[in-house]
Amino acid sequence: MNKQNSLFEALADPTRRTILKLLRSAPLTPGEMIKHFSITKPSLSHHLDILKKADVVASERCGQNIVYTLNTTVFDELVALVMDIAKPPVQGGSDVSH
Amino acid sequence: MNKQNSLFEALADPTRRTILKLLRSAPLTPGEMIKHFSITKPSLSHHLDILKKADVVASERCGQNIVYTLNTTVFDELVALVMDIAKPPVQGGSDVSH
DNA sequence: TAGATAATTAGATAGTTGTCTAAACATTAA
DNA sequence: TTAATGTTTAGACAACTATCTAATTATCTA
Repeated sequence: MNKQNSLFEALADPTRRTILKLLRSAPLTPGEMIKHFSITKPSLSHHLDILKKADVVASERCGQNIVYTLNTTVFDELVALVMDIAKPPVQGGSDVSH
Repeated sequence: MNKQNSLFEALADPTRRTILKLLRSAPLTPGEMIKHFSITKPSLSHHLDILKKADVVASERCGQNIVYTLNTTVFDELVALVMDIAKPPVQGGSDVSH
């Protein structure tokens, strides 16, 4: 799947957006995150996997725990993508991507 | 569905993002849009319905045609939403929305 | 009023997604 | 090495999504 698509799809789920909001403050382990949700750990793991594949978060094992961190450059990317959709097309240029 | 969700979900599909890019230039009818896709008219109609329900586009009948226009304020909204996810939380404040 | 054109709605279907339970894997500590 | 803890993987399933064909609605024009 192309990058643009995986990013928008990663953002399309409210659980995943909440994960990002949690990670704004500090890196967290799934065990810490799960307290904020009423889903099972495997479900959380699944969402983290999607965020990871979209390059929105990164993970690193730290002993028994796995620490997830927010890839903050993703927001620059997102703003760029939004602007790309929003920007008026160049006169005479055919810049609609299919 | 909440507004935030419907907006992100509207953007999560590449066909719908292309529709928005087409509408940047000028209002269009489904009959004009369909030339840019290899899907059927009912499928396009379905995507337009989703964009409409997310308040991303508006439509108005014009004789035999229905003209779709881009609701440009949606981009301000989107940037605001992205910033909302991106912004560092207020110190001491619990602003994670579930 | 017919017939033609533009678009949507209805209904069906294959593929995808989010969720679960159960099992497996990785690390730490007794 | 065995037990406990933290996390992921595997497999199943209900709900949702994008798509299609066929039928319907709305408008225009001869």
